[in-house]
Amino acid sequence: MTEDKFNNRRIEHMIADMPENELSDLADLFKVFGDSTRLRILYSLFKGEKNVTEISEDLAMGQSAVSHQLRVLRANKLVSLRREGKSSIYFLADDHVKTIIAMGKEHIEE
Amino acid sequence: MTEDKFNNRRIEHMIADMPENELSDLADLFKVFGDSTRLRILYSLFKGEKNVTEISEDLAMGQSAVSHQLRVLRANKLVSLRREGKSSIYFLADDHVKTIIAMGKEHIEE
DNA sequence: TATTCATATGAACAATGATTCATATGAAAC
DNA sequence: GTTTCATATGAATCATTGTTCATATGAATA
Repeated sequence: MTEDKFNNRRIEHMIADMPENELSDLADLFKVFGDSTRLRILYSLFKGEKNVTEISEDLAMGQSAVSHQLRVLRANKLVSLRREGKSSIYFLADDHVKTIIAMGKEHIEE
Repeated sequence: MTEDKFNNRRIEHMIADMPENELSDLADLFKVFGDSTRLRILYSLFKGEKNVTEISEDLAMGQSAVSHQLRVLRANKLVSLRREGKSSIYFLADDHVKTIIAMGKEHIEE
């Protein structure tokens, strides 16, 4: 944790220096967060790692739907998994997930 | 800017205390960021306030498409506008926009 | 090896959403 | 008041995408 990693000045530059073509990748990333099911999966994993069946039960959704969305989350490196016997144990990939969610939450609560 | 407003511990609580039903609102917010055109509009406004025609020219897109998307951004309080004669001058509504974009940028660059 | 359990995946379907076209509103200029 | 300029908006269209259903893969167990 560097101190004031996200102060205003740094952020200004961060964005100003962004090449236009990155915006498309950025939109793709936000698209991943822009789905209720995926967000609920991330929230569920925030509370602790789980296998697919457990996530399905937690969200009260079909296994297939959850599996499809986990695929998307994996492709965007928001979750990782490890195999244990027949199960795939999923967990949050890094701290950016938490930060991004917290930031969005800040906005809607203002 | 309060010091370490977004340190790990605070973020953990922020998310853990979030009621499930907020996730849907949060998804809606991210959905707004999850579109290339809207992100390009935000980026354009980041460089300075503009009227609709200027944004259209900057993005090389039709006025109608831009206007439709500005409506979405407005509805989500990401941009505001003031009237000047025949023009509507749009500008970023607050600093959350910048922070959220910077955060996403961090992730895809890791 | 056959069966069961856990997960992944492909195809089909339905819903959502971005863009375009046409038009409406509304303010300035003539 | 009429024409022009700037913006907003409704309807239609086309593309994208989330979910379901059916099935495949693959590991454990009998």
